[in-house]
Amino acid sequence: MNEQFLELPEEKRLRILNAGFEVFGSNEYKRASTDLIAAKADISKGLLFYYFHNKKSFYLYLFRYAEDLLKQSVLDRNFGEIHDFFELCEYAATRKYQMLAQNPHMMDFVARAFFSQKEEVSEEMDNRVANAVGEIFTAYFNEVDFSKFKNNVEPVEILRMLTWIADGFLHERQRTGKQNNYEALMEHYDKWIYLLKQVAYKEEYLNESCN
Amino acid sequence: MNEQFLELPEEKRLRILNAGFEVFGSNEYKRASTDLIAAKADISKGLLFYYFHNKKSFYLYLFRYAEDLLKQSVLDRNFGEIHDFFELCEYAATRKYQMLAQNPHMMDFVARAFFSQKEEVSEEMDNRVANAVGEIFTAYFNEVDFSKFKNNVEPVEILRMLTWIADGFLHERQRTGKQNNYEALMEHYDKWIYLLKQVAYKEEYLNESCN
DNA sequence: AACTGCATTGACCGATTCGGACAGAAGGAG
DNA sequence: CTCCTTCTGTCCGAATCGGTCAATGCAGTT
Repeated sequence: MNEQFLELPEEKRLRILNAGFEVFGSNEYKRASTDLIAAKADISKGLLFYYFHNKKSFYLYLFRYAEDLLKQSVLDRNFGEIHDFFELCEYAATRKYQMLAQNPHMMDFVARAFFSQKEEVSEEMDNRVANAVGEIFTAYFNEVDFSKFKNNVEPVEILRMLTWIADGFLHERQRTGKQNNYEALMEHYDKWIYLLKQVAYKEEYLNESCN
Repeated sequence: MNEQFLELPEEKRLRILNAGFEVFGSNEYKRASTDLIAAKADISKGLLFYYFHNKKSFYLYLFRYAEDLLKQSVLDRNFGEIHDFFELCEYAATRKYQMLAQNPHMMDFVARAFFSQKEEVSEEMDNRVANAVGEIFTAYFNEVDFSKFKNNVEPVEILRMLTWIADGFLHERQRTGKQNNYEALMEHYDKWIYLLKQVAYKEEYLNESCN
C-alpha cells in the first residue's frame, strides 16, 4: 500500500474503502473487478493501482481494516458489569446489530471473506480468521450469574437459540426487501427474551424488572 | 430441449441434472460455466449442447424439474390428519430436511434461483417463483387445534422461531464442516419443541405424550 | 466388408472481461 | 514558464465463456 493513501481526505478514503467492501462483499474475489471498484469510488482505475500496488494488497488492506474495526467495537468493557444473562444478551445484540446497520457492506465483506475457501487469497486469510473468532467468546459471559438457570437448562443452548432466531428474523426481512430491519429486530428481541426466560430461569427469578 | 434427453438411461440423465444443480447451485448464472457442468457430468460440452440448445434452456429445464419434485414432495396429504401443532411442525421438518439431505445440490440450486435478481434469466423466473411459494403455507395448518395455545402467544410466531432455530443450527454445522447434520438436527428438534411448548401451551396440555 | 445413421467428442472461434501498465493530462507551487 | 505530484483513460496479453462443427466411434443392416 502507498502511504499517501492515509493522507487522503477522509471522505475520499472512505469512499474507496466502502467501494471495496461493497464490490468484494457482493462478488467473489476473482469476479470483484477493480474496474467496478474504481467506478463506485468515483476514481480512475489508475489511481486505485497508484495507492494499492495490486488487487490482492487492496483486498488484504480491507480485511485488516475491518478486523480492527470489529475488534474495537466488540471489546468495549461494559459487558463486564452486566451480571444477568439475558441483559447481557440484549446488550451484545444491540451492539452487534448497530454495527451491522452502520456498515452493511463491511459485514458483507467479512461474511464473504469468512467463507472464501480455495481462492487465491485464502492462504493469507486462514490464519487471521481463526484467531479473530476465538478471542471473543471466552471472556464475554464470565461475570454472568448462571445460578438463575434451571438445572436442566444449558445457558449456551439458550444463547444459540436466541442468536439463530435473531439472525433468521433479519435474514427473512432482508430477503423480502423490508426496511428498518434493525429497529424491528430489537423490538422483537425483548419478546424472545421474555419467552426464553420463562423456560430457562428458576421461578424465583422470573419477576425481575425487564425495563 | 432435445426430446432424446428423456430417453437416456436414468443414471446418465441424473448425472447431467445433478451436475447442473451443483454448478448452478454454487455459482451465479453467468459464472456457472457449461464447461464445468459437462466435466462434472462426465460428458463433452458438445453433448450438453446437443441435448439443450443453449445454457438458458438447460437452466430453465432444471428449474421446472426441481419445482415439480418439490411440489410432489410437499403436497402429500398426511399433514391433514395431524391436529397437534408441534407434532405437525416436527412432521414437516422431518420431510423438509429429508429432502435436503437427499438433494443437497438441488436445494442449493433452488435457493440461488430464489435470490437471483437482475440476472439474465430472472425475467422468466419471477413469475414462477411467486406462485410456488404462496401455494403451500395456506393449507398446511388448517386442521390444527390452536385452542391449546395460551391467549397471549401467537402460534405463527412460535413456528417462525422454530424454523429459524433449525435453519441456524443447520447453517452453523455446515459452516463448520460437520457431518450427519440432518440426523443431529432432528435429535435437537424434540428438545426445542419441548422448550417452546412450555411457553406456548396452556398448562393442561403440557403433559401430553411426546413419544 | 462396406455402408448408414446417429450419439459423442474436443478443438476451435469470436466476444467479453480482467489485472495491470503506462503515457500523459491536470493542476498547484514557485 | 518549470517542476512535481496526483490522477486519468487507453491499451494489452491472458483467461474465460457460450456455442459451433468437422471428425470420430460404433451399432445395426445388407
